[in-house]
Amino acid sequence: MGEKQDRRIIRTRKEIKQAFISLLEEKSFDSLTVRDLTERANINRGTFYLHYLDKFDLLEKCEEEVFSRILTIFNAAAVIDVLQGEDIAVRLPFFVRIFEYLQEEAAFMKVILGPNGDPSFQEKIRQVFIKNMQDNILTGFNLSSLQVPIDLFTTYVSSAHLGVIQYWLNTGMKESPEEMTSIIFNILMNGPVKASGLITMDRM
Amino acid sequence: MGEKQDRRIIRTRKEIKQAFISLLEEKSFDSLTVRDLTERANINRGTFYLHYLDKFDLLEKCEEEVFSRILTIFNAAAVIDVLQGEDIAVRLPFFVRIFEYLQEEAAFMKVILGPNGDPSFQEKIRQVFIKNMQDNILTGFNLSSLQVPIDLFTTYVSSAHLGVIQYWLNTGMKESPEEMTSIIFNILMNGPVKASGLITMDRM
DNA sequence: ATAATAATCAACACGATGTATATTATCGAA
DNA sequence: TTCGATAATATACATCGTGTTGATTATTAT
Repeated sequence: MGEKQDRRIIRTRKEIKQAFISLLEEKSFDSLTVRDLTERANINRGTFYLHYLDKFDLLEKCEEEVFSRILTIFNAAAVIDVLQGEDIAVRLPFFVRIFEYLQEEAAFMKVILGPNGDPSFQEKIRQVFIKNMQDNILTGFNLSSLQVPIDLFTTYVSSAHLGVIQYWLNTGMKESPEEMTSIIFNILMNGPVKASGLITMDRM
Repeated sequence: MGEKQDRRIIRTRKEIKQAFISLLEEKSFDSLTVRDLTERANINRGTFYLHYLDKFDLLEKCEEEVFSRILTIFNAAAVIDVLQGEDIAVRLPFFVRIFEYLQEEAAFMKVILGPNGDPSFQEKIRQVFIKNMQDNILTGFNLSSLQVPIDLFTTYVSSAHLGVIQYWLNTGMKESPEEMTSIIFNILMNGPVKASGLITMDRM
């Protein structure tokens, strides 16, 4: 299941994934069958089982790919001093890169975060957002001044951000990754932050 | 499928619903079968089909019940002047009642909004929140001062609120409905509102 | 050109589905 | 309490999707 050198393997998996996305645009994951999948992909049903254990395995593999990419982006960001630079999009390069990646994988992200999507994946992504917030953003604030439980605050913000991402994907991604980053962090910095009683450490 | 006078019908449907919730706490909706359902409910498999077309129909009926109750609460609120009174929980009675109802239906709400839940239902609930915001809250503001697209603002807030509700359900509902209303609206009024450029019409 | 291997095809047992029929148990109302 | 109505049961059935197997064909990399 590891190597992908052979053209036939690459081609088959690509068509399976395309059929998968295409089907998820129409029906729920529960109600789609391996038969549906292979018919749309124009491959033999048996061929599917040469690549995946079942449809759940396919979903998992697709999600895993996205998940590890997002983790990589956030981890790369951790070594950067996020508070340097003037423009918010420059100061928060990982968020710009997240939006760029979402744009790249828009077809899959749209269905997996959509009404026929997977709520457990949604939750996993949210947890990554929360971790990133704690590691790369909240470090610049005095947490002792919080008037709201920290978990409730991170839940609020991460849910809001995920919702905005869904909105962005569903409205055709008209704003650029830089614009989205600015919008989100403008609301974050001037909004829930003050509301929750957070006080910036010093600068700005 | 309409009348429920007969005790046997009431009893059977109640046990099916209980088994449904109980199973959703363990496994995903996709992977549970009608057989699972009827075994746990201690009824004959055929009996299930006397009440529901299939497991999807069961899910739909359960969701419909919750949905109409929430709609009723918001609609009742529409006739009240939400800006009267001093305390935020008094000024926004419909949100308190929403939390009260969620508490009442906690078992089902927890699973249906959880990792094994239904994202399409989640989205429907969010749309109701948005509608309520537009009808009962944003009427008190000058929308022309918005610096962010109105849809993006309502998406942000409704997603955040739904996230907080999920958090509340999953942490054992320690805060009272009144406390939750205060927390949410404190963040809303002092947070995203200012951030988005909203200006209050006059008072406060 | 050739050896390796991916994809196809046909067939299989298995389990869940949805339906139908006859029978039993329980209900509400007189 | 009785009795007609009907909900629940037990059983059987055809259908469909699943996951696997073995033999065959087609495509690949070298």
